[in-house]
Formats: sequence, structure tokens, C-alpha cells
Amino acid sequence: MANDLPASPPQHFIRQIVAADRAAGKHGGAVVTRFPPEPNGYLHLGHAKSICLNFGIAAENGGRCHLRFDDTNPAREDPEYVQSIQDDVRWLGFEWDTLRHASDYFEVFYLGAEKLIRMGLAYVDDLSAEQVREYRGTLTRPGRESPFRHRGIEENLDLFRRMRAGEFADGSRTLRARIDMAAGNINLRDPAIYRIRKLTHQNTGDAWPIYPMYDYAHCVSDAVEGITHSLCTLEFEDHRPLYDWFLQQLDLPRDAALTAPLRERGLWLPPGTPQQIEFARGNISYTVMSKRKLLALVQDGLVDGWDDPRMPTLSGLRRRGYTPAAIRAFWERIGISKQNSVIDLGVLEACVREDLDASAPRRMAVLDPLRLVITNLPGDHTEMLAFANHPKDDAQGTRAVPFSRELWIEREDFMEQPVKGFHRLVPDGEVRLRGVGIVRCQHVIKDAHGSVMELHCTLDAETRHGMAGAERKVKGTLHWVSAAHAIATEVRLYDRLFDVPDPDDESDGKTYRDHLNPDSRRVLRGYVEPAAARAAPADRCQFERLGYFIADPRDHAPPRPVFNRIVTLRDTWAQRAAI
RNA sequence: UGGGGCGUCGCCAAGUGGUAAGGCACUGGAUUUUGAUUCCAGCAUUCGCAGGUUCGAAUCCUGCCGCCCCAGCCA
Repeated sequence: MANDLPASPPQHFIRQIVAADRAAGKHGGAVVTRFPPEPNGYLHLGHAKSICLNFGIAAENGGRCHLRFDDTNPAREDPEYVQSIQDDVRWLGFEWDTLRHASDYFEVFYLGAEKLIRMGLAYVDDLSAEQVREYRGTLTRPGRESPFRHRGIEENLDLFRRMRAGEFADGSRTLRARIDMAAGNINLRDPAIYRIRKLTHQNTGDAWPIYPMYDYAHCVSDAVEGITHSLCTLEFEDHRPLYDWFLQQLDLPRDAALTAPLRERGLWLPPGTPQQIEFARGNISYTVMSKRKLLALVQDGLVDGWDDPRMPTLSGLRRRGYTPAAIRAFWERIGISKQNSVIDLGVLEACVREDLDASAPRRMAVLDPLRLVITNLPGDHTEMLAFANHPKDDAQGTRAVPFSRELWIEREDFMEQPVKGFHRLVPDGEVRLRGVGIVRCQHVIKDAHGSVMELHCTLDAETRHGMAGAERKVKGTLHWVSAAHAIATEVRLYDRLFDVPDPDDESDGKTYRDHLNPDSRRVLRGYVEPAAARAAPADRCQFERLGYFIADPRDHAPPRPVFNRIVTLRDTWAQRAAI
């Protein structure tokens, strides 16, 4: 179980409620939460917020957290998602105490529905979907009662049993709660409890022709698992009266008959009286988070699948190289509130940089090579230099970096006509080569078109790394790779998928599709030092002065290296230049 | 003309009647063989607005204003 909380984590309102409940001895002091995804898509950063919250609250309070698949709509669910969700939750660093499916409780839901019918609180309605919509009224006008609202209990029971037996066509009838067609809260205008859908279910196969609705299934599932705090997002706020209504009518803790099916299957837990608490989702700038839009990006080939490194899905972030710890730290930093918000992507980036700065070994790579020849070195000069793997962590040891007369340096590290403030290599200027010494640019070699082809430099022997002269100050330090030893590499530079902070905003008549960033992925060929090429797939490192990278988990192989850029280094110089 | 929420620095977010935490971003400056990291300093006389209660209000009351969610047999 991941546990990397600050010494005194911020006391957001949910932590406060839980603390107060424990202090008051509510639920016997127990804390049980659940993460209840519907298996109809891949998990994304928004889910991660809920996962961190639910598993975190349980862990902090010595409680339990269940993983529950909310699989009540076979039309949209798929086992592929059931597997990916488990993988992603574990990757994020959490382990559930109990794994359940809402479909494990289908028998309980059914028994509960019959109970509601017997209590005169539910009825079978023959109205069509369209008629139901008409009868429901509008936001400002009350609804009308269905002509079937006052059927007798026996007739309702008979009809409902025949619904279950599969006697009726899809959509021909529903079971509805009898509450209040004039309620200001539309969720209380006789909401549907069951609908007929003759579909094969990913978990129960063809056992059921009827499936329960969310409002009914969710609260009952929570109660049956002994959930104490049912955390969900803001849009469910006005469903809470319904959540409470069903549980009060069913009274699961005192009606053993309802949970009898679970005893038989060994799934029984002491039923409880859960409390629903709502918090705001967390949106992030320059991305979209709705399942619908993510699915569209995948299906329409706008990205390379759910795990495309530009996707905000957990599988995408994993392939991009983000660490689970960074994602956990991110949500902890953001906190929990009831305010709709769009979080600056920079906060997430700061979290990975923080994690990777401390842990990632340093390597050198050149992405846009320019040849630099050290003319005062013999043509066959080759030596191995010892480089620390990490500037602040000696435990990471050292590596050997080959050095020779001809090197690759970054093309942008040389300017023939330097702009003010540029302190890298210029004609007749000096610069330090990382771990080598100070070189002076003596000649700039150009081709017929005037393009710079290579630089001829001299190395000041007194300034070699380790010598007293190395103390000398020069304005810049460049990274490099020995041309003779460089390993050609594919490098994928990723950037934000959208070029506007809020792609969901359609007030200008454009949609998220109009704002895809054409430069969200740039693939180029570069060179890395031998130690970098030896990385195992999914190994992360920092390419000095460039950013943090990960050897692509799928495509990288030492003979044919492939690196993904996770995030750039903070770059105050580039920022200034951009202004 | 319905119901439910939310408004504290550019972005998040503490604060729960005693005189505005923190993070990201930003701006200075120190250290630095990564223009990175680290370090130090600065960054809301003011809490959507207007009244009121109080010795004292971001916190309590009243009235406005703004934003979000709800009319699936989706979750």
C-alpha cells in the first residue's frame, strides 16, 4: 500500500468528516471506502484522484478499501476494461482489501425490489421511454403520474417476476420507485429501478434479462459491503436523497433475508448505513478527461491507443514515464474540495520533476547534433571518463563515458551571432564540456550554403576535469556525446495534446478536436552515450540539460534504443526567450 | 417560475468569530562543471458585491451578483 503522505496532511473536509465520525464512534469507529469504476473505459488522472482519496482515507484510518466494478449496464462494459483497471490501480500503488462486482449482488437487488413492491413503494410501468420523458415534466414544471402508478401489489409482483423470467421485450416495461412526481428534485420523480435488456453480461452471462439502475444498485452495493463513507463526485449531489431513501426503505442491516444470497456465496459482510459525500472532480489544463472524448480520440485514431503517451490515461502516463509516486503527490498537493476547477498542468509536471530529480540517473544525449572537433587532440585519442550517475546521490555510483577527438554537441548550443544573454559557445568563445574541460571555438566550418557544418575547437589542457585549472569559471557548460561511440537513437518528444488550456470550452464554436496540438509528438533521431543505450525498457533517466526520459516500455531494445521524453527540465532561459 | 452546489492571490487550497497557511507559477539574489537541483527573499491591509450584528467578521445575518450540475429505461 502506497504511503507517502506529508507529516501532517492537509485536513480537507472529507478527512474532517471521517475524523469526526471516528471520534463520535459512528460505524463502531470503522472506516470502509470503495473505488467503484464502471468497466467501460480506461482509468485516467481523474480516476486517480478518487483512487488516492478512497484508498488513502482507508489507509490513514486503519480501514479497508474495496475495488468494485459497477457493472450494471452490459451494453457498455467489457472484460478488457476489468483487467486494465486492476492493473492501473496496482500500478498506482494500491491494493484492495476486497474485489467485488455490483453484479455479485444482482440477487440482493432483485429481492430488495420485491420488498419495495410489497411495501407499495415500487410499480411496474408500461410507459415507453418517450412517454416517461413526457410524464416527467420539466425543470420548472412538475411531472404527471403514470396511469400504471397505482397497480395493485400482486399485479406488480407478477409483472416484475415475469420481467425477470424474460417474458417481455427490451424496453417494454420498467420497475419504478413510487416517490413524488412533483418533486423539485427530478431524481425523485419516480426514478427507474430496473429496465429490461436481454444482453450478455460480462460477469453474469445470460442469467438476467433485467438490470438495475445506478441509483438503486450503488447504494445497496455500498450497504451490503459495509461501506461507511461513499465518496463520489459533485454531480451526484442531488441523487443523495434517493441514495438515502432506498437504504431507509430496504433497511438492509435489519433484514437478513435480503442478504441471504450472499451468505450462500460466501460474500456476506455486515451490512451498514453508508453516507454519501461528494467532492469536485479535478480537471487539468491542456487535456480532456471525459471517457467519451478519450474513447473518441482512440477510436478515431487521433492518438495511438489508450496508452498513447500523450493521453491522460494511467496507462498513457505510465508509458510516458510518469511515476506513480508523482501522481499520488500531485493529488495530495491539489487537495479535496467542492469547487469546480482546472488545475495548471505545471503542478503535475513539477511533481514528476521532483520525484525524478531525486531518483533518475543522469546520462548524456544529443538530439540535434553538430560536430565539434578538438583539434589539439590526436586523431586516435580515446579515453574513458568516470561520471557520477547522480550529482547529489553518491550511492548511485559512477559510469564510464567514452571521450574522443570528435564529439556531437547540441546545435542550439552554438550561435554564430549570439543574442544578448546567450552564454554557450560562440566564435572565439569558451565553454566547458561537461566532465572534460574548457574548449575555445577556433573555426566555424560551413558548407556552400553557409550552414554551419562543424566547429574546430582547442581544449585547454590545464582545465581538464579534476585538475586545478578546472576551477576556472566559464559562462556555460555543454553536454556532448563522443561521435565514434555514440549510439543512434529514436527520441520521441511529447508535449501537451491540446494547444489551448481548456479544450472542453466550446464557447468559440470550436471543439476539442479543433485544438489538437500538431506538435504534441515529434520523433527524431539523436545520439546517446553507450550507458544510456544499455537501459532496460521502462528505465528512466535524465538526459542532462534536456529533460527526463524513459526507455519506451514497448519499443526500446538496447540495440535499437527508443526514448520518450517525460518532461523537460525547468528552463528559465527558454522561458525568457519565449517572452 | 423548480431543485442542488460553489464563490479566499494567475492556478489549486487552508481557514469553522480574534485580526489571511501551504503548493504551483512568477520576481529578485546566493551556490552550482546540468541556464537543472538547492538555498534565501518577495508575492491578498484583503476573502464575489452591498448592507447589518459584534470590542472584533473570510468566518454570523439579510439582500444582490456570478459560475456549475439535474429533465438516460447511462454511471
